[in-house]
Amino acid sequence: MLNSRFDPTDAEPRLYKAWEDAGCFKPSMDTAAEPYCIVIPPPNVTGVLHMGHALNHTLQDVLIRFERMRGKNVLWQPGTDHAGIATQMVVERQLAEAGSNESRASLGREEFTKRVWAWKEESGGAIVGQDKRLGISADWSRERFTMDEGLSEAVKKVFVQLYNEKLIYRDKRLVNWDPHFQTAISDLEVENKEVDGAMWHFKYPLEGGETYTYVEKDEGGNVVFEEERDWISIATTRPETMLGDGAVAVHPDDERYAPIVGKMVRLPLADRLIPIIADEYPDPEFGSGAVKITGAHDFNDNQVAKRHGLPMLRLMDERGCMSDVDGAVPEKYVGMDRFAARKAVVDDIIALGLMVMDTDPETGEETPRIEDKKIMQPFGDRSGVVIEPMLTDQWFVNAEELAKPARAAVADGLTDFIPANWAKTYFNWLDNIEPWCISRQLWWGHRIPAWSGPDPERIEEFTDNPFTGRKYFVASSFEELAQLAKDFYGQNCEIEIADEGLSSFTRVPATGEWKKVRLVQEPDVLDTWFSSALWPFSTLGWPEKTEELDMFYPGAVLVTAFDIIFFWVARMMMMGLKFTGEIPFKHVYIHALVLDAKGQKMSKSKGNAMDPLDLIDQYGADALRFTMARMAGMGRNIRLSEQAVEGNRNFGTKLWNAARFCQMNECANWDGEVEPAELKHPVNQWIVSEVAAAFTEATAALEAYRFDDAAGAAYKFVWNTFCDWYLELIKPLLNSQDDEAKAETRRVAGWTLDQILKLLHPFMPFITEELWEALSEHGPKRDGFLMLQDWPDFGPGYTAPEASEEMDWAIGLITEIRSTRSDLGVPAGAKVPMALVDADKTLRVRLSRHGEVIARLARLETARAEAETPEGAISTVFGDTAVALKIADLIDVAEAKARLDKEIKGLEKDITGLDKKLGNANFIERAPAEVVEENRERLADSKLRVEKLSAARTALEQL
RNA sequence: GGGCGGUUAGCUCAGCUGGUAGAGCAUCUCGUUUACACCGAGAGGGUCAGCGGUUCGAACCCGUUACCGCCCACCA
Repeated sequence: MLNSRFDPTDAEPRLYKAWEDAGCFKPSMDTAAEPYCIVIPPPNVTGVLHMGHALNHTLQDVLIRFERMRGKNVLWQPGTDHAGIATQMVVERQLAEAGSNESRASLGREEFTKRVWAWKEESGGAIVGQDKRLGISADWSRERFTMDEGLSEAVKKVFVQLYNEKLIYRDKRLVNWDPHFQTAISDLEVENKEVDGAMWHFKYPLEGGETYTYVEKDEGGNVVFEEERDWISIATTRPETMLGDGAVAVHPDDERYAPIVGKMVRLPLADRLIPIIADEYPDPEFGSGAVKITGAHDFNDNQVAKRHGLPMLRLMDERGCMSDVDGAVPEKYVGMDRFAARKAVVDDIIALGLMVMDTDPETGEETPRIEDKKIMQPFGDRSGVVIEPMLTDQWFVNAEELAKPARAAVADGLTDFIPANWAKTYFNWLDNIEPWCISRQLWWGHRIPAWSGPDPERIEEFTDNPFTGRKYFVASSFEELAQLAKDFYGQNCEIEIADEGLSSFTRVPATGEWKKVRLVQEPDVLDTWFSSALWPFSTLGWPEKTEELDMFYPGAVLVTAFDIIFFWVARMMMMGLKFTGEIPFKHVYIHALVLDAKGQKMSKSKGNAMDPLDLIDQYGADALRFTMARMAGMGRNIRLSEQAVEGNRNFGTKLWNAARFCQMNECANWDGEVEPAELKHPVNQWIVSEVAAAFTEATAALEAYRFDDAAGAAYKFVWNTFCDWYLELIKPLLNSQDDEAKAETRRVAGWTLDQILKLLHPFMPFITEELWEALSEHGPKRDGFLMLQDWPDFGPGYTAPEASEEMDWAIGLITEIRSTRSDLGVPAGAKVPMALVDADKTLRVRLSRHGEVIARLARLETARAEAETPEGAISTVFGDTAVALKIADLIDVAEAKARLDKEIKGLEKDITGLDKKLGNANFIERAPAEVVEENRERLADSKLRVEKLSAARTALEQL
């Protein structure tokens, strides 16, 4: 016999192990079955399971378990992502905390990378174990890691091909530089935040002491200010960048500066001459209308600098400290941190008297013009430091080219976003796509398969500077690389391949013959998203032509949150189409974000993060999963509260006890089919048709990714229909002396419970599996795990309209009597006589059939049909029948009257409204006939009810 | 600035094709009747953000205003 409650802490690990040991998570590989594949968005190997994962993984598991039960050949491909920066950061932090004087720098690349691998083997992928606690049924035997051997091969192969097609190239461009991690990061990893800042106004003196008349006019063209100036005012929020200015730009229509466009100014501190240029970029209304142009440290300025061919002078090193790499930074600032340099530059400008000064109109006191201002500043989303736009050499993917088919695939409906709105976001990004910077100056990741040697065309540059004049060889293996190099330098040239250091060469000057060349591999690694972009096919064995690739690609659906549409979805589309010629998945289901109960994003720093593992400990995985599914409506975010999880745990307990009731009553599972037509008892016919309806609804909802509707339908069926009504309605049958009735009911109840377990299984795998097994004890031997049973497909034969009508009537009558009793204050324990008055033959038959259960559930002494309202009875109305209850001596008659009056009043209001509606010729004429008819019936009903209620009211008067 | 979404019961939200406004939680009343108090029965609670329009009929469609979110791009 079952205990009174389900114990998840005992059952969950036991069941999970049993499933895994039995290989339940593996695809059937049945070639006759339709393949169904989902690749998991690989969590970071450093990750711990948070609520976002819990939702994401639950929804995928619901789909996976559902489709597996539907007989498809199901693969859920799991794995983790190497997460370049995040992982490197974890290991660096550990080194720092260990206090052993070891650091990334002291260890060197090779040793450091070894340590990261060691960390990965030991503590990485903790999330996998946590996922198992959630009950997810991914095929762990196929678990992959973005840096494992096969995936690394795929990465190299893709890189080489794109390079050879010139879709990957090297370029010197402005990138977002993270001075903390000392690497380039992508636009998407930058978060713009508003912070307190200031705007300084500097005077740049005109060269040669030239002057001009600076005139400001109001809208009417009247002069409001006029001054002779030998300087131009510029405003900046980042004074330190002035050292790299290449020009001052003004708008071509700005009359104030028209006289000096084309003249030169002498850049203070740097002591260089720079021109005043006209460009559309400056906004005359903002600041002074004149903008300093720092091509190497600002994205907008960079555009201007490119248009005008201005020099772009880099001012900082990789740490964000001032540096004279391009010879622009005066010695006194070299080595200063950029923020220290900012202060120094401002101080020096003030000292030079080159601040624009404001004069206090009253005291005449002069102060430098420094405005406090909210400014938008870019921050690295991992490091949290201010990002520096920096001009560096990087590797780029021509994303624009790859985006075209990716865009078309969605536009043409090969891949659908669900909800469809997200396609707009996707298009919008692809339509404005920038070159994708894929190189990262990190050590943890896929090292770029490019080696450089001397370029004969630029051999001077090469020997002068190890960072320029290089010829790149891109290859996916050493053999291939050596061959490429020999093809280039000559077959007799000795090729040496080095991991780091400097490349070098030996060449016979007279003949130009290369004797020996040392090629050095690029130090950079690839953006983590480069390997993630290949995930849908690399995990299936690509570039090998594997059976799995053939079978499971393209995947059925990608399930993810909207925040990685750009990072990941778009890039998988690009790479999938490019390398397989097919879309990577047919649907992209975008689910909500999980927020706290107040609707705020959960975060550790806010302290409002809920830990899914805590919730699982306390309420069980099923409760958490069911909560997630029930709340996963489209479009909206999910506000998760512990209370909600508790409520769903209670639902599990309810189910458990319903099963216990079945067990007590020997309602064995029944391994046969059931159809309503074969059954004798309306209540059994009815529940079978209700089961079919619940499955039909849940199936349709799951097919449409409406998890909330599917879970809601199951919840409602189980709690309201099965527990609240069916189990109560069959109690008399189970206790009856009629063996045939008892047997049928036991079987139908057992069968229904089995169907419930299947229906709930995708959402609540543990409790359902546990019950499935427990119930086997008394019934026929179960054939394997519940999770591998067939999801039933009920055809139209499962409806039982007559039985449904009959049961609806009985349920309605019970409800009506209960409501009346409660309203009138009849003591709950009192058993009262009830009579249906004027009942027609159908109702009398129904009453005789269900009288016992009606009496039981409505606490009646007797339930009869009578010709007239018995003496001393108080009537209510159900349908068009008066229901007489002998309760006059138990209640306050005045209250009973009031109740009737209220109901009559309500009905009369309805009648007035309906009369008016039906009296409207337009309505009769234009509304569909069935709507008109419906309204007529409603009117007739209401009138009849008023009549009956009024009669009851009159009878009351006479008491 | 561009885009997307939201505003419905005290709270969180459903409401699909326009046809009598719903659920869960919370609240109140009653109740231990042999599955379940993590329970059961019953009840109260709404100007569907405002305004205008289309329509026989609008929570739903259109326009507009207000407020609240989020995303993208941003003024040096």
